Amino acid sequence: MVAQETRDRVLDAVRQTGYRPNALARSLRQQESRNLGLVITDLNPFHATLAKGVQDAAEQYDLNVILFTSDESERKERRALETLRSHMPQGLILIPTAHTREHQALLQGLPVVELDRVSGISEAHSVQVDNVGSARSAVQHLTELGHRRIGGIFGHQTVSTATGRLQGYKDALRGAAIPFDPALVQFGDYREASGHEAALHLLSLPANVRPTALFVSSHEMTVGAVLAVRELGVRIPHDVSVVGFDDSRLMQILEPPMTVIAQPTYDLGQAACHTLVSLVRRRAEASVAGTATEPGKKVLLPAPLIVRHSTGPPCDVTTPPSLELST
Amino acid sequence: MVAQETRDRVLDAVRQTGYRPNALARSLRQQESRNLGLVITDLNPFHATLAKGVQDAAEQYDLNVILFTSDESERKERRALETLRSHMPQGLILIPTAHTREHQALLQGLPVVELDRVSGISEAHSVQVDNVGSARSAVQHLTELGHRRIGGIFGHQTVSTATGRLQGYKDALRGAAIPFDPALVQFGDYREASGHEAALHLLSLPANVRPTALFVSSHEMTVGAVLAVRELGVRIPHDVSVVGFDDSRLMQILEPPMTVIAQPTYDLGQAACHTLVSLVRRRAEASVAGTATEPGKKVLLPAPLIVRHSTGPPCDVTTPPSLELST
DNA sequence: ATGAAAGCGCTAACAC
DNA sequence: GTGTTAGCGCTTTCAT
Repeated sequence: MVAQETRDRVLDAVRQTGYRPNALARSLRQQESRNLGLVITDLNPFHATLAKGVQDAAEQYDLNVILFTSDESERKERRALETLRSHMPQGLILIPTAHTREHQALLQGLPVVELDRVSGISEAHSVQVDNVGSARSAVQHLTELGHRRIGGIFGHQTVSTATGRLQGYKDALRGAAIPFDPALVQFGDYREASGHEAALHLLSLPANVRPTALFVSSHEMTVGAVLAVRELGVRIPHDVSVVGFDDSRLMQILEPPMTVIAQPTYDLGQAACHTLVSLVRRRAEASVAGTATEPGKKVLLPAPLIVRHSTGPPCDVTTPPSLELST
Repeated sequence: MVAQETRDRVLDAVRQTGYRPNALARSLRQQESRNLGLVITDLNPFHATLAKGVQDAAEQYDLNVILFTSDESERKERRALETLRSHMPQGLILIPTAHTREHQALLQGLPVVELDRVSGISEAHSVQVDNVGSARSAVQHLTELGHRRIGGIFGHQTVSTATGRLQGYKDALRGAAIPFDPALVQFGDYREASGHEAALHLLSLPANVRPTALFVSSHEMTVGAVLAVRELGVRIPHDVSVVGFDDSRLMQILEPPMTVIAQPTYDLGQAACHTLVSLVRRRAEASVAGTATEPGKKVLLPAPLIVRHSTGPPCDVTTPPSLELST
């Protein structure tokens, strides 16, 4: 609602002086920025894909992403949250760590969506993969092939993804009437070396208790496990079947191509952003209408099983692995 | 310089009110934030590693990184630069695109370090890999094995890394007195599909001109090329030697393990950050001393050749590949 | 050693 | 329609 002439005069001045609006001053005045905070635990291919999902979605809402990495460290997470707060973001997307609950105060009043994992703060909104269900379907795939001694390699049980995947493993065993055997379960730190070590241990058990199949619940541990299998001269899937976690070019190219649980990583990031935005919006409305805060919304994305050639019937039940499903 | 009593009184108040300094207001007042802008062209494992290097270094200087992705798009790059400017960063680390030169005005007066590539703005500071030298050593490795028909798969020559690597390829040929043959050179977009296609083309040439070795100048194109080789039923290194680009778990695990040029990706990111900070500091001093602006500083990091098992003597020269170097 | 005031660049509210 | 003003939270300067 400005006269054409004034409009042109202003636009001219803008061009001549090279005027650029200052986002900081704007945010300060409005008490709210066009930023959104994203705190991830590391910057590896998985997290990069998550971040890309978040960024691409954020762009649609004209939001900038301020990225921090906590490296699972309490100090770094605290610093990240403090810094973020002081930048007045609209909200926060956070991969929680073991320390997040101590930092709850830093999140007070800020819309937060927990991504990939869950901190245990019950009101928190979250977007994650169906860890229980996906692990269950992985292990069920193995029981259906006839495996009864199935080794499981999981993350430390301080992280919700790790407890969920262990739960799914147990569920599947129960479903197949196979007793849970703690000797077949190993815990690592989601990194390659620990998967390597765990697989080495499991495959070195005496022949009568040695697992005929392995479910490895993280991408990097899967790589480690496959390398361990190779070192031992054991053949996949003839001597041992392996279901890995997280799909990638590497999993597809391995010899043999791996059967995996494929996380919808990019979608996870996008969903987190969409969830956050709708949360922010509902909040804005609620503050007008004066509605009470609703409980945390939990989004669960399925992670399908992709059957390739690293799984087959156990070799003591014989039937050579001739009729496998192809990709 | 405050009385102890006042100090305590203030600190108490801080605790009770839950006071948090506002970075925005501070930046506005000081006309400078503790932020640094990082604009990358994509968010894949390579760029994630770059970003991690930048972040880790930035942390030492107590700087936050604001990350943007340009996706090589002129619109997105412009938006990223505009947004960044309005956040008053101390400086900018930028992977330039074909459009960066058009956006030079947006960079006016801001310390900028170009990362990985170079835009051609001569005064710009830059941190990159020694593309010419590394490609030269890759191809020289092949000529020394006895190859004379060496296929080259490069990126489009609009990007400095691509021109540099082609240059190195030519240099190495000249050094071995092998004439440059345009028919042996293919150009892709650094992505897997284009590497696949290029390799398919080169390996389908008539036997008398078909290359006995391939130098593939990007990581993803290398994957594509290896897949193409497999599809054709050609054996590496017996029928064709391949030197790939960028090391990774995938390159190490491929059958056979790949000979590659290993970019010091993380270091590249770190170096960019260090360069930027020293640039900012020298600038601050110069503004006091009134010194003239110095020319752009170019940092060149070496990318060593790692010889594994994907390269050997050409098979028409015979001598079976028995005496290879191991990792 | 402490308090007071001005102003960074912006927007919301109000008067003209 | 257009011009003016106050104030977001901080730092710097100046006065006490």
